[in-house]
Amino acid sequence: MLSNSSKYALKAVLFLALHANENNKMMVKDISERINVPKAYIAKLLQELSKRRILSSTKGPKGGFYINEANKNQPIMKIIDIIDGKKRIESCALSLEDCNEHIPCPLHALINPSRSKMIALLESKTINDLAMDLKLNKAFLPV
Amino acid sequence: MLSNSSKYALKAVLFLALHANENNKMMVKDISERINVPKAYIAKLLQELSKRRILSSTKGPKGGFYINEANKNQPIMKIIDIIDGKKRIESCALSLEDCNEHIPCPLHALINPSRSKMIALLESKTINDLAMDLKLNKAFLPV
DNA sequence: TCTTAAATATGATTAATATCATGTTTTTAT
DNA sequence: ATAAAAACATGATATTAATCATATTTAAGA
Ligand code: FES
Ligand code: FES
Repeated sequence: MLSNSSKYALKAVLFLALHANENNKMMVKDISERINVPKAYIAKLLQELSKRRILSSTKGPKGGFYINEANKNQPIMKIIDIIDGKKRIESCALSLEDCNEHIPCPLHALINPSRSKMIALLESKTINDLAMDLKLNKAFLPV
Repeated sequence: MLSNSSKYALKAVLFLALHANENNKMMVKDISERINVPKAYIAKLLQELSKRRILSSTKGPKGGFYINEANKNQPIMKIIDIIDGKKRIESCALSLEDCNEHIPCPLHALINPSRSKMIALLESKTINDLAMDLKLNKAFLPV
């Protein structure tokens, strides 16, 4: 469903939501070690996410990545969209040009209701929502 | 969600369910043209599906692919499993080793109910079920 | 039995993702 | 001012998935 890049991005963002903030920035090296994603790989993703305002960063000594309140209130879907594009999730399961009730492919009736529900949740739940689940031990990040 | 190969396989199987049978076999060339998938590519997939008894085939002149009643009563999921492996659909969205309620990743609560529903449908609906939808113009195959 | 038409088996190539590497810019602290 | 520490920008390499090619086997029909 999600690319590796999206999974890594999500892990990094949620990790930062829990463990970093404006006065406690984290360097790529530490993030990489804690979420177990190759340094150079996650670095590239973090830069993209920073540019797109999913998270914040500052350069130079004492610099690093963090996530502020504004960042936290963004929907999970936005991260997926930036990295994979919404199409990856929303497009027709059999690659019909466009997916709708009017000219549905044979899988549409089977998957669309579930998929719509899933998309609605990814669009309504925010980074903060999921970070809370982690904090309350209702969910756990992959090592 | 599905690989290109799975999509092509599904298209081919459903196409055969509608347009071929034991006395009216279809050659790779015609299938390829009608479902708009490269000949050499769909040939390889058809061979695999034939070996795994999703469809039937005979060699030589007057030979070709077709699909009989036994073939038709198999669940859609079996095709996906043969081509992609169930893991592609069932595994954790964030790549946790195993996906369950006990140690869920942060996305589990958002996606698992929908995904379970979808999987149940893919496992209960048969090739014949979807072929019927096509026959009744309730669904349409991508060109 | 011989020729021909089909699937089958196997492998090669190409394209897309994932991963890695490195020089440039910015900021802090001396 | 200068040196060092960090992100940033850009591009290179490696791995996997998608696509293509071809020699072999089987069955029909002359
Ligand atoms: S038309 Fe194929 S999934 Fe909607
Ligand atoms: S644990 Fe991640 S989707 Fe179930």
